[in-house]
Amino acid sequence: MFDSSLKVRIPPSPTGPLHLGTVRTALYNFLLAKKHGGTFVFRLEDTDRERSKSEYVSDIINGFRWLGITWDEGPLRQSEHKARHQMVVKQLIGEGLAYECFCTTEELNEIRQSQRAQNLVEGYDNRHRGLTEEQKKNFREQGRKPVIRFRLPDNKELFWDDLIRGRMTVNTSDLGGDPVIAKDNGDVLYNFAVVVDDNDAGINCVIRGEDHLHNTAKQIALYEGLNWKVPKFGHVSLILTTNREKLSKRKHGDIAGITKYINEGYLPEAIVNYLIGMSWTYPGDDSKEIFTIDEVIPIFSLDNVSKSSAVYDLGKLHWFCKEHFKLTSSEEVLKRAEPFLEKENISLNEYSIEEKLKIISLIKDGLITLSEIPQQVKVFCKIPDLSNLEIKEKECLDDPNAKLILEKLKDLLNESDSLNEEQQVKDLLEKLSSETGIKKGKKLFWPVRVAISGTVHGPDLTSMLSILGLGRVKDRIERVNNFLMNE
RNA sequence: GCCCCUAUCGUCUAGAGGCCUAGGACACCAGAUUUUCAUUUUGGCAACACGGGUUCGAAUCCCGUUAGGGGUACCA
Repeated sequence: MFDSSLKVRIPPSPTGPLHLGTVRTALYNFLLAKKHGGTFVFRLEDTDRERSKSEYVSDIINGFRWLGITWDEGPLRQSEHKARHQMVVKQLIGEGLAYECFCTTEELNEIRQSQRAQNLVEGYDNRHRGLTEEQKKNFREQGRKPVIRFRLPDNKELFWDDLIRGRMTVNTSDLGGDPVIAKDNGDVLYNFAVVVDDNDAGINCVIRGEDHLHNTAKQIALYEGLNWKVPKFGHVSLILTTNREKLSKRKHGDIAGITKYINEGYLPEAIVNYLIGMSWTYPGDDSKEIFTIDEVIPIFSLDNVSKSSAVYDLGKLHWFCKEHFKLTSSEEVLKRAEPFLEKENISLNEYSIEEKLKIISLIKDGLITLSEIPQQVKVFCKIPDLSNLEIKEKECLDDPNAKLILEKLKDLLNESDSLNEEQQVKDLLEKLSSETGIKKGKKLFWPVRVAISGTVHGPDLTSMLSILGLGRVKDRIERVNNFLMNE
């Protein structure tokens, strides 16, 4: 179906931050291009001068970069093709395929209202299609400035074989009248600009969201009018929220944009995995769920992209996050955690690199985001604040046995000369159990845990103590004993 | 209103007429492991929207209904 002449594109408009839906569409385009050795073009759809902002441009570029989505051409800017757009508009007018329309907003509204009242398709009634020079002159004298409309063929079935949904048909009469291609100030509009730009860039395959289904019909009419080769089209379903609406920044806030995920330290691999797998299924009987983008490239196909919309499930994304943390080496996690540790003012620099990696491997497997790491490794470099414990932890230390356990532990520590080996820690805890007469279990270990870390939750106690080492453990136990004595 | 798209567990999906007493994953529930949380592990709950056809046979094909979504701009 495709070969290396395949040329696809992603054209986000910088009127908002990078959206998850755009990312998924970009991913499918990227995958398709890579699979067939084709070309992936990145273009900024910045024709709307008022809404386009440079901060969004960098947000989009940074987002793609973070996700590992790269392009072969671009970024192209639609706004830079202005002269070309004007040329094509002129050509269309010259050929009688486009014309000036002088309708005011009020007139347009009236048309729509009456159409609606008659249960007709709402839109423009093409009333200025055949304006005489005289009429145009009159409108101009009234101070009206015309928009340019594209003359749609009357009552024509437009069709295409959608790469994802099969044969599609839309009648031109359901398109809401001749579409405006240039505003009264001369700026061209999306449906027109996109056709010119895609054509000029040699785009031969357009994969985009299903919210473009009607635009595709209009664009095909334009391609045909201009006598240009119509690209192949494929329409991906939309991403919905739990209440089954199109996921949008406006309504659903941060979760729709990529920034939140960057800032919170999500692994881009997990986001990519989730988004690809959201409406594409790994072929074969193994029903593989966890994969990398590189693994997907050779086997990607639009054939197993789902036609129905999918609900965005943060819980499932989190599962992907955990799985990808398991796949990521401790070295890599440590490297990526650096900025997050710095931000929380947590430093593990008192530890050797081996010890640091051991710390990471201890906490790595349950992780969802990098931003959870500071909290989890805090125990290794910060002495717990005993005067500010949670209720459960406080009760734990107030237990009469706690005093006994911690006193005994202090004695045993004084007799030890090292805790660096896990076996030494095990022996120590064994002794603590036999000498206090308290069985190994919560009763015995929770007070120790709270004394060391200030919380009953955390990494494996044996590993934790061996990494902390004799000096730190001794110091902390002593502090607790003093604290309990003064209470 | 009109046009278009979609329809399998709560969610993401497998399923292209008999392999389906419908498979997997997330979530949830219960058990085991672990000194805690997490991890790991065993098991459980749970779906073909409805109604008509076609067929020996339908989750799968056709029609209708219903439901959900999208579009309907001098936004993209």
